Amino acid sequence: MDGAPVTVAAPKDQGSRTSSEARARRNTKEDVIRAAGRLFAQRGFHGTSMRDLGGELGLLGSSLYSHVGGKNELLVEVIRAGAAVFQGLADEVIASDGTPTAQMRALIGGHIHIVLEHQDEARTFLDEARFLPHEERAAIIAMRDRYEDAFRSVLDRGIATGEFAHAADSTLTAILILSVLNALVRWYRADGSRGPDAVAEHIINFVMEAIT
Amino acid sequence: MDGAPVTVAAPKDQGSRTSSEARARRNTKEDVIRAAGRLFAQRGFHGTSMRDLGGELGLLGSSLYSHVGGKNELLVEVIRAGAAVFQGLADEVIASDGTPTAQMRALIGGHIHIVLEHQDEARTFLDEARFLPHEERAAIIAMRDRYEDAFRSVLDRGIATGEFAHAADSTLTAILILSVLNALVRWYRADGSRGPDAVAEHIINFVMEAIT
DNA sequence: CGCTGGCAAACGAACGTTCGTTTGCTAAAG
DNA sequence: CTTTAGCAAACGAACGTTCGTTTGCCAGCG
Repeated sequence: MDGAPVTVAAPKDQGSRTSSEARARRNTKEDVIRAAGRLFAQRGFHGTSMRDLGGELGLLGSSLYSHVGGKNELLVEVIRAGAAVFQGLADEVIASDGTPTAQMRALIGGHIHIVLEHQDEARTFLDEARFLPHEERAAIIAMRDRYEDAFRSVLDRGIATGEFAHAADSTLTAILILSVLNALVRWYRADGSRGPDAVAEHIINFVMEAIT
Repeated sequence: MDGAPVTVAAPKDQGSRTSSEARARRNTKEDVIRAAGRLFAQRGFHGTSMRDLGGELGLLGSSLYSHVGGKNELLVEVIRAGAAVFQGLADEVIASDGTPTAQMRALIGGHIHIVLEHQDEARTFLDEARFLPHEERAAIIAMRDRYEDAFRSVLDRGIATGEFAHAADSTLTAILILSVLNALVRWYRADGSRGPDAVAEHIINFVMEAIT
């Protein structure tokens, strides 16, 4: 967890090519990590070679080692970035003081927004975390459990206030809710017939109907 | 798809070692495919080598070629077996003449049962199908769409009869339901605190509550 | 203004290993 | 005797990674 600077940040306006001239930009470490996220999400960690990744950036595979320590480090960085975004959402919502219903809507809507906005990191986080080196994997699993706890605690409070009725086992219910949300990364395509907002609304209705 | 004998069937009492003598059984093609399903589900297709797979059966990697044409063929066979089981369920339920509510319960319960009973094939089917050779992948995607259609048509009939209320976009709702069901393969562990029946009941309640 | 030194990015060749697969052979089973 | 299952060695290709070198950019200085 070492309070890393969250990596997300702003676009940083890197380069600012003043005039026309759209020449062959030099790549930054961020570029490499972003491309890695894209390929890991698409072909899987073991299905992506360093040469593949180099090709994606117009480089040789070996050139990547100017930016990054190795393939495993790339996986760690991509997944850490993804996990940080989700963690930020949970912290923010839990710190807020809405009703359980409002907080649950915020969690679900925020989660959907993240998944659609950071598809590659999210998918890598969800599908490839099992290939992390032992130590990092443990850290990521701990973060996931903590994130799940945010959903569970909101559910428990909503059951206490009577807002959520049929949620007997809140731990299991939290898992079911996250199942719906995380699957987005597998089927949602930006070019499909449904816009992000329509999808989000439908999902929120589905889940809220299930727990109230 | 080519009326394959569904592969599921009964244990078949293969071997029936008449007396004591529990010697080092020779392996059949079925054994190889089953072990491949286990490893593909655990470590992913690209994360599993033929030598890994041989080791799982007490063989050298090269010895597998006595049973099977190659690694890709193994993936195809495992996924085909998984797809066939799901297809069988859909056909059976659609052919039955229950109310939409009863059919939906049958679909959900059956799906859960399959996922828990054939975890390895199901997980390989869900996670590794994207690594199939082009032709086979198209066939599998077609089967998945057809399976999804079974859920959608039951939903539509239930909306028509008024049994299902809040399901406006049945295609999207079908995806959400399958999201919940398929995620099982990612989090359910047989040694966990919850038994299969308890989990199934909770999930059925969750989903039926969402759509009625 | 024109040098020049430093530095980061990328190259290209090579390393040792692992990959999927092929081949020829042997031993057991029917 | 024929078939089958498996071994053992080997294949070429691809893997992740290392290394010495080249390139392009810019700051500092005369």
